[in-house]
Amino acid sequence: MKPRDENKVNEIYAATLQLVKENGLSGITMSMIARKAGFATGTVYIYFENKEQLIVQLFEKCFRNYAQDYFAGFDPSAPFKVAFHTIWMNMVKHSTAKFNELIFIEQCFHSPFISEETRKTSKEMLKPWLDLIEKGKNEKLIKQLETPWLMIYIRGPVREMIKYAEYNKVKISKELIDNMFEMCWNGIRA
Amino acid sequence: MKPRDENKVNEIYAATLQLVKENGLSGITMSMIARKAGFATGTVYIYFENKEQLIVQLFEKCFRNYAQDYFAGFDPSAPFKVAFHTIWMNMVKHSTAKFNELIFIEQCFHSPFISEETRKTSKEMLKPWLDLIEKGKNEKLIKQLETPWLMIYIRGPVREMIKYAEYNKVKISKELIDNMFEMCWNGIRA
Amino acid sequence: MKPRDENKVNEIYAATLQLVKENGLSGITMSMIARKAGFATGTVYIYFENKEQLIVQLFEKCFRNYAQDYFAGFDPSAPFKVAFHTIWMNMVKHSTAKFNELIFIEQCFHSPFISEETRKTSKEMLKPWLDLIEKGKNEKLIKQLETPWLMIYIRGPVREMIKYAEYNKVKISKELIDNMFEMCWNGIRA
Amino acid sequence: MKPRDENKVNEIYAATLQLVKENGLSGITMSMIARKAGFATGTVYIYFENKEQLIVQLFEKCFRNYAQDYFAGFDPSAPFKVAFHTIWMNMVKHSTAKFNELIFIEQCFHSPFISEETRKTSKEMLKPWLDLIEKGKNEKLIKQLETPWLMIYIRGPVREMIKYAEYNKVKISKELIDNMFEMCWNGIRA
DNA sequence: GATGAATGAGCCTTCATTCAT
DNA sequence: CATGAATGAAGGCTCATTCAT
Repeated sequence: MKPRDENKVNEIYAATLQLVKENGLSGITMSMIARKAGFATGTVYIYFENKEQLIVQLFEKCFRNYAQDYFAGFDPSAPFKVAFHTIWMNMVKHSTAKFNELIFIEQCFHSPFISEETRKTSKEMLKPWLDLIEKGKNEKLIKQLETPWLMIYIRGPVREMIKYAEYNKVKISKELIDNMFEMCWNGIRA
Repeated sequence: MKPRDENKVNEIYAATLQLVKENGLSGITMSMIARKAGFATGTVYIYFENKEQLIVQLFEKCFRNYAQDYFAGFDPSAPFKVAFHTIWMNMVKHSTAKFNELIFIEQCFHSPFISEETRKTSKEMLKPWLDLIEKGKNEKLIKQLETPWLMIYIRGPVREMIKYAEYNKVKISKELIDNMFEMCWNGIRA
Repeated sequence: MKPRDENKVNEIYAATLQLVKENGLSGITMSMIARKAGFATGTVYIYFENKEQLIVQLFEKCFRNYAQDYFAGFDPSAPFKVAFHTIWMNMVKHSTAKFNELIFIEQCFHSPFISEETRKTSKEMLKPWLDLIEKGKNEKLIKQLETPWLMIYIRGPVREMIKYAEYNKVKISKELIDNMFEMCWNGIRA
Repeated sequence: MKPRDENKVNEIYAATLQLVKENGLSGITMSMIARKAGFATGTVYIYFENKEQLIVQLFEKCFRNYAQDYFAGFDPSAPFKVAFHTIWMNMVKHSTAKFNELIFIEQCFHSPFISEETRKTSKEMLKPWLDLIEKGKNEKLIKQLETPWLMIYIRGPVREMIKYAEYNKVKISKELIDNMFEMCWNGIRA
């Protein structure tokens, strides 16, 4: 007997992400996904109940990756700027390495697939990042602004930088990253 | 496909934008658009050749609005920071007032509807903004970074701020805007 | 504007009945139905929400026809044997004229389409027939057996006769009908 | 397709009959059959070439059972009424004990699975029953009607009685059977 | 022009059948 | 043999588009 090849799930995910980046959520079909992943349409239905489930589960996986990557090597007890730098760099790395996922998540947020609830629980995964910002505020190292606005202020430039680089096929240099980090820091510092 | 009754065209546009915000590009149909706009499916085809044309033309219109709004009251000969502030405020106003269009443009960028060419010509509309940044660099008022990165650095936080406010149904206070502007400025100042 | 052609519903019904007689419920597809009725597949979906609804609604219509035809010209106050003969003849006429419907109903009874409830309410339509039998029992004209068994005893031969005639392409003569009626009557008479 | 393990074949048959009774021919799939029979889908294909063969062979088996059961203990040389009673009782017993098969045969008659030929050869198995009726006619004990109509007249009430009992979960009493037999006899007697 | 019924290509999904294990 | 994952043709259904009114 041929056992259920759990690797196929990942191949389906990869195909989906690639296609969504290229064509948007509105431009993909189950047969496109199957073809890109290298098997028959019906096979996808062995691993996913239907298209919606595939999208939802991939969304959740992407969001988990996202939260996880953000906090790689993150030490909440480190000095604020060090910890902040760690997460900022993780953002850049994650967004670059998993650009497909970034785009996929963005497209999903305006789709009929993702429920309000999924959206909310997803955001809760970023709690440590929120906590860190609050710590920075408490230590008077950064502006006394409501935390979400500070988080947003950071995410915005990073996300746009990666998008620009991807769309225009530009490399992001070490120098640019340093510059960008400095700009972000100058923006929020007290 | 006779865009005579400019009024009807706008109703179709409005319905489309609303629906895309709610359901994403993947969640809209021509009949949904027609129903929301208040007439029969066939009527849409009097004003637009097909779905793609509707999307493309709306995209172009949105981008024109975008560029236009950015430069409302903009005086290139004004002192840099004044001009910069004008445009920054225009970004905020435009994104807030026409949030639907922001989302629509974003969704279109990853859709089969918008050609590479359309994307590029669209961006050219923002030339004055680019020129302004370069002027700021020449005057040594802001960082000597390649212009696109500076533009991006500004757009990012603004866009994210508006999205956050919309999704979380939060009002953006005058004070927040001032704070955000200051942060953006601190980020890019020389 | 082309108004919804309610006649199409009947054409769809007719096509379905014909196809079910020929191939059974398991042998029909929506496109077969559409083709036989003479229009495109999608058209069927203008008149029926889905396949199940089509089947269910046709079932209900057939059962209404059935009940109605049974009681054509039926006078409950007529002498028992006269009234009994009226209904018996109606059974024969209905089953012959609407053989398709007879088969369709039979197939539906063992299908996933018809709910237990529909089955039950359908049967209630035959109340007058039940009442008549009871009247006959009260008047001691027929056997003192529980009513359902008497009803069944009558329906059985009629149904089988019609089926046999249809399947073997045999005409049912006036004489045969008289003979059959007499046999049925002799069976139940007191 | 090696009907070696006759036991497994019977389990497949039993599962199929049960499912067809519950869902009709249109409501069964090969995997449903396999699951109900307690093994994997592929296993069914070891014993049957394909779905059609499974249905056809089961049909033939059911029809053989049917004919066989009808003539259990039947002595053609016995007095007519005795022999007639034997077969009539066999009908009742068979239909009750193998109600699944009755329904299955009925559904098959209107399916794409059973060929015209299979239908005909099946009927020939009932020859002794036909002969008996003719004997009764020759002996002037029953009505001088064409034999098929007499056969039908008998089968009809029996079949309907069993169906009614099954669908309404009613027990058939010894008394009812006697009554029914008497009615059938009174119907056909000369 | 406006309407919405009609069309049929194409998408999602199922399921009979095959095949690697 | 037995298994159930894999296959892909075919069915149910949708929806962009057309067309009769």
